[in-house]
Amino acid sequence: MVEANQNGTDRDAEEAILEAAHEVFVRRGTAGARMREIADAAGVNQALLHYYFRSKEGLARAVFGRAARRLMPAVLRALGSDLSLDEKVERVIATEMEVLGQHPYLPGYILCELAHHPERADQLVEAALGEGGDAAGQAVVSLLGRQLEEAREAGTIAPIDPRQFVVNLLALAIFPFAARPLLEIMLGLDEVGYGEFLEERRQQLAGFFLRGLRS
Amino acid sequence: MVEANQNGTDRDAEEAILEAAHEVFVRRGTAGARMREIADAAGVNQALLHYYFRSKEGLARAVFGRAARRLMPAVLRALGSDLSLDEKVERVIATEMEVLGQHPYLPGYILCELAHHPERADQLVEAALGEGGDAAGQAVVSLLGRQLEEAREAGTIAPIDPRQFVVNLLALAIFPFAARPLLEIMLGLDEVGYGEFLEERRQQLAGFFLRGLRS
DNA sequence: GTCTATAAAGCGATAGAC
DNA sequence: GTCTATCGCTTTATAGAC
Repeated sequence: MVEANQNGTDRDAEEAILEAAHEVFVRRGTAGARMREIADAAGVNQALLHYYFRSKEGLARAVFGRAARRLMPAVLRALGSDLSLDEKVERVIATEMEVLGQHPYLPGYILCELAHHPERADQLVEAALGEGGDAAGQAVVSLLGRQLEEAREAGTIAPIDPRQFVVNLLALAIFPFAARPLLEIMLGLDEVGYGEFLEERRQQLAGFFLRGLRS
Repeated sequence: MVEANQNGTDRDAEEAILEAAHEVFVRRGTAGARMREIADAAGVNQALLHYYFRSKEGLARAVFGRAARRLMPAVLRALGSDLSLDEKVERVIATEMEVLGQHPYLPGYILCELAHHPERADQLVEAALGEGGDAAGQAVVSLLGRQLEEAREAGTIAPIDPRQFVVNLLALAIFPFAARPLLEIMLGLDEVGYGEFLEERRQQLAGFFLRGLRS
């Protein structure tokens, strides 16, 4: 069953609810979100939310899983690919910047949700394992460990723990999005200025990171 | 008026409420926290929370301001000090790691709170301005800009925007705490293992960052 | 599948005694 | 300052018509 929404596109109610719920959960936080507001945003009745997702918790799980599948696989695939180290760094940063440019509030949402609901951890793992079927976090770490060890033996980089490598890379790419409200204040930037800041960053970040690796 | 709490120490009720509220707000998120749970944790009646802070919003503001004053001034003072670049980097990282080691959940709390309540921004600025009376974010950025320009002219570092410098530094130091739940899963670490990971990081981070600056 | 109407519980907040 | 008791509203969730 479909309905026409305000964009003139047709989509079924379940998907409309998921989109609306995502928007409201991100803006208010899961605990602060109201089923009523979600129903209004989706253009359906409140009872329909329970028909499809049974409870607020069920809806929250569905939205979180959707967000995790949108963020995790792309990064893990880039990290686990068979590119050279330099290419991999550039690829991961480019991928992150592209995904996060389209969904800038995703990291903040996932971090907040995970902080207050540690039980969502399994959904993250699930999202990471799906898609290509390979590439969990630890597999990626051991692959990277071999790559970093080879490069170190070749004398092109300083020794580094692959886990530190991953966290450095994710930190530099994700933090500017997760901490955007804080950083806008500290740097005295408005929305436009911060956009320019991110664009400058996109061009310079790989260089900074690769220099950090050198011996 | 004082009361004996379970530690045998005396403290007045207002401070007991603040501590309990902080603990509950951090664990549940502000919207998810219940006044009842805070009162119980503080060992006082629910009505007393309203006597001292008038409303849940008032209590939330008080707790946020307290957290901001605990996190911001130390970092800004280190960033704005008159140390050399290398010393400054080491100092900021050491300061961050020390403060965050004692309050590991502070970054996550402040980021979540700020994401859902942009109006708290003023309190952050206030917290940053207080203490020594100097050193707001933008003042620090322009000071750093001069330092980085000098170093670049001396040929010791590559050119870099001071704002990128600050965000890189904060990202590398803060992200491992703010994203701890996510990273524990990705790296397959438990609480102890992550503690060791952070200790390793404390020793290596300044080196990585300083290499990234080099030309 | 989608709606209206309403139940049942929980919430922040206040009144008033001590 | 601190308590007990309770108000009034909001919230999630369900029942039942269509």
